[in-house]
Amino acid sequence: MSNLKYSRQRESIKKQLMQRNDHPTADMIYTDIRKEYPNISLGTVYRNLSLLSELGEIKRLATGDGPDRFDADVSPHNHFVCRKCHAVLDMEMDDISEIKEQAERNFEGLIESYSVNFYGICGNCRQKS
Amino acid sequence: MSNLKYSRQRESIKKQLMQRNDHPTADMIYTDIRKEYPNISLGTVYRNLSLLSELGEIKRLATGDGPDRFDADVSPHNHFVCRKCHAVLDMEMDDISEIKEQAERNFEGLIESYSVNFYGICGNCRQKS
DNA sequence: ATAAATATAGTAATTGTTACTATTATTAAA
DNA sequence: TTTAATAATAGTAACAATTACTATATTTAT
Repeated sequence: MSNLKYSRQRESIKKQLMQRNDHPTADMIYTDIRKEYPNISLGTVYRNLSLLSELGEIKRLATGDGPDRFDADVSPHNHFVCRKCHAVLDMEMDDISEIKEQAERNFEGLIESYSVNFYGICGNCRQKS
Repeated sequence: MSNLKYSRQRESIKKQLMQRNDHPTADMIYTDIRKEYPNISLGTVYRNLSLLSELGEIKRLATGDGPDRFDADVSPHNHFVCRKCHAVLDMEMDDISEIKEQAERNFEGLIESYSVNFYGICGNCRQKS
């Protein structure tokens, strides 16, 4: 029994997140979604983003560079954060999940997940300089 | 020419950080350092932690679980974050720096650094439950 | 339709952090 | 060893990201 009720705001938040690949912040989503729902509250955006990520329908990304980002792609992949334009990009690379097994070898705790972030200057910013 | 002047507060912050291995937050350092410098300001702690990490003398850790942590061990290693007690632990594992080369292969930007965090339940919390 | 429960908008509060400012400490040079 | 220049400090205010509160509105099972 999931005491969860439908809301068009939540649906719209998830839909928008699925349509973009720039890993937006809560505020970016808020700004954009106001075109469809001019009265939506920023709190509603935050609440639903938290809810959706607890449900596993989206991923929350802590980049260490500004506010949290969100990603509708929940398949395992890694990110790059540009310290110049603060863009968050998907990294194209092979599976590295063996680092988890590596880590588990000498560890008495339970590893549930891991995150890998790369930092530097993105291709765009690199050209401009 | 480094327009940088000595300060006993900064020295004490670094010294304390070197003595502990719990990757404290700015506030944890502030609380503890007030025993030696009762008038030190939280802003001074934040300012010096930022300065020291810009100088590369310490590392700032963004765990995605509460406030930033700091680490006097600047050698390459990875961390575990317990979602129960919020402890941040050093992971004992072999060098995984080849994930950086992996990432560079299909990437036109410049990768300067990366961070790997593992999440779950630490050994202590695991026992208790 | 009704009732129970969840979600919302709007706002206030909280947390982590940075900015400001007048005073103090450090440092290099006279 | 004073002086003068500059950086650092304490204390406080401001800020940004996020969460909590509350009265109203929506959803949903009956």
